[in-house]
Amino acid sequence: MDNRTGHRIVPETAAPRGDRLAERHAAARYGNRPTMKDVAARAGVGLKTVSRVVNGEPGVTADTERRVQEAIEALGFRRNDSARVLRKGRTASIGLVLEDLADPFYGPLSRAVEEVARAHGALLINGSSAEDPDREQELVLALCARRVDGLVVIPAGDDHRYLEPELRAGVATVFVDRPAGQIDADVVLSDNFGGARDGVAHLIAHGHRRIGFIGDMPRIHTAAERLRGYRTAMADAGIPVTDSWTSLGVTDPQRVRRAAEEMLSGAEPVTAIFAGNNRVTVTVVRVLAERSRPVALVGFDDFELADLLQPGVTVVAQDAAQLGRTAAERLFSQLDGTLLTPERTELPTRLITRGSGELPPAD
Amino acid sequence: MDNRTGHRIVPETAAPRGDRLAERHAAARYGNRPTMKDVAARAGVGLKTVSRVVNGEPGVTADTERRVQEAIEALGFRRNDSARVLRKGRTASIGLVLEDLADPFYGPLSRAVEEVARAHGALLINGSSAEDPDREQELVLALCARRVDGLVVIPAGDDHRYLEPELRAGVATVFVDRPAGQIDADVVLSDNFGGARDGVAHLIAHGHRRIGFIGDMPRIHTAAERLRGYRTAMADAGIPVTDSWTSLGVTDPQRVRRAAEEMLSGAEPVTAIFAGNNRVTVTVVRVLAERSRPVALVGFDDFELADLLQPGVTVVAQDAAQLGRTAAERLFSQLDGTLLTPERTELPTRLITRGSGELPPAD
DNA sequence: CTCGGAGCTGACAACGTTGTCCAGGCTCTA
DNA sequence: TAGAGCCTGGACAACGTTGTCAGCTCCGAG
Repeated sequence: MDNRTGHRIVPETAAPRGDRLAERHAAARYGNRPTMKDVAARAGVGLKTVSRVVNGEPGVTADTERRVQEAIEALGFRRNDSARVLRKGRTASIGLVLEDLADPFYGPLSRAVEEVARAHGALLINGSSAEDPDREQELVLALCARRVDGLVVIPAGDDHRYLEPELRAGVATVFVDRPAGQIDADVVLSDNFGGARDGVAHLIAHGHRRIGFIGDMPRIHTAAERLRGYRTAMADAGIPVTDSWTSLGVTDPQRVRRAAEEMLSGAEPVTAIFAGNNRVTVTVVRVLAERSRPVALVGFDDFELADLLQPGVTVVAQDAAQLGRTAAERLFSQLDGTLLTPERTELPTRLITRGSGELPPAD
Repeated sequence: MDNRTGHRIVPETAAPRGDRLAERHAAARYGNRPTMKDVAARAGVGLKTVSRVVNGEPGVTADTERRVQEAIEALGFRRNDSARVLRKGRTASIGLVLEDLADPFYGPLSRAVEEVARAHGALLINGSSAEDPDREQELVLALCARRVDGLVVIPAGDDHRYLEPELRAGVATVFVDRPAGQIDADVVLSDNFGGARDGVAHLIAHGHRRIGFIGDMPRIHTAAERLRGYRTAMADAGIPVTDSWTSLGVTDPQRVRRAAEEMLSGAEPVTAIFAGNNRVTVTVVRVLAERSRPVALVGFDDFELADLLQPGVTVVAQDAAQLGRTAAERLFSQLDGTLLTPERTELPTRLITRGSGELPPAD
């Protein structure tokens, strides 16, 4: 008996019973937020009138409005958006799932998405997948459970069929940086292939023939595309590629370092390195800084201070902010109903020469 | 008559009526998500049984559970968390308001907060204030309207009395990096004063007496504290400070550049500069790189590649991730009820010597 | 003086979920 | 075999808001 009604009478009686305590606490802390009903009572008006004032709807006398405002002020009322969402269907929030906020590449991207969201009156809910497909799915579904109006996803996995019910239900979705797997969805990418190809061609144009490539796992779309760009540039120049010149799936600094050192020594040492992403580039810069023989370097992704190093680091730059902005704008186009069929948008990259990519081969 | 049921039958009839159209649109897109009722109907069970299965509550036969799971699968049902929140009171989400996600200092901080939130099963909703107090307030209140369980705020403004109703209602709140204004709240800071004092003392120990300071507006707490550290170190060493050696409120690269150039020329040029934050430091590095006469430099905040520059940049480092982690943990302590009185936590800074701060004065 | 209309206001249902409580069927024991 | 007790399932209210609709008052025109 006591057990059955325990939950209800808890706020009054002070009988902490095991894990009910936390709950009791919550009730005590959250239960007492004023609602529109409270405001209405205090202002001596109807519930709906409060709603009208809060939402700036017309049809309220100046005097009534003032009374309501005063009650709101006095009680510290804030509209409960959960209830509002439940009623209206729209949440005015969008979800962003990215790989790692601590990566400097994603800061500006995230910021750009937020700016666009803000311009459309939406809040941003975000999370990091840490490059783990399961975690990505967990996050995305959690966001869907919140009924976000739309999703911007930098995918970690390569199978997104779990999103089918959401797409059918009309959740706007845009993938960024990497394409969606197994489903037809909007996607905004950089021209990874073209950028890498041009970067490698740049090295070839400066006389290099033995060029190394250090990149991420080819299961990551961007990494695969950049590798393809490297191979294409080499093939276009008629240069056969030796296996020992390419190192894939290498991410942590230790292994990048070893990979770089290996291709710089041996029988046929490379005279130039193409680095597949900013983290690799930075590590390679460190390795090269320790060596006396100059080695040319072009990196994919720009990074701060690249120009201040000696020599400045030549990079294939992609515009992270523009990626984010484009994706977010497509998202809101979907929500407006403007955009109906999924499209693939590819943004150009830009080669920025700063010195390291223009070093001649030191044979 | 038609009017009454109009909202309901909208998906079928195609009778757009003025601004109903948008609503109709929304209804068409969002209205048709399956609910527990739908699942129950399909599985041939009661509504509450579905709820039980979805929430893993006991008291459901294996067979019934299977039938429900199949229905969920078939319909692509996802629980609507808005309704859940409305019912339960807790949202399992926390808000993070920071200054600018594109600033590399905030990436790791944000990431750390997210990790802690995740460990507690909470989602993170975030937004940038862009250093604008009004925008900060707007964001914070929007988050409160979503009924976030707690708030981590990097304040832009210096008056947070608008949060009083929320605090009273039990919204857990922690301020990071800068203290709250006009209210008594938890706050996690770096030892800005001590760090700056030690950094300047380091320069003095290496023989400098004419030391410049370039920092942000003193209305920003961190900037004021760092300035105080600079002044204290100078005073402790018995060095009178000339006005022209300190430049405040300077943020954009152009003006930092001019400020640096001014203190480096003139009758009493400085032989060393203390830079008040990472953005200033980077700009000063650029200015110094153009000069032949070596000038010592210590910067507040570490940044990537500081060690690779020539010379390496000596910095007073604060641990952004640790700030975020500490703040988030305090937040959840508040939510657990473990933590009851607001406290001020100050994290130590660390001087990292890399060369630029050990240059002797070139008189 | 009455009637119609316009402008305000409030009662009520509904949004999708969860907590409470009750009913019915089962097992187990005396 | 009857009764007690347990297990499973469902009906119902409530969370706080908004859309709908009806009622009220007040004004001016007829």
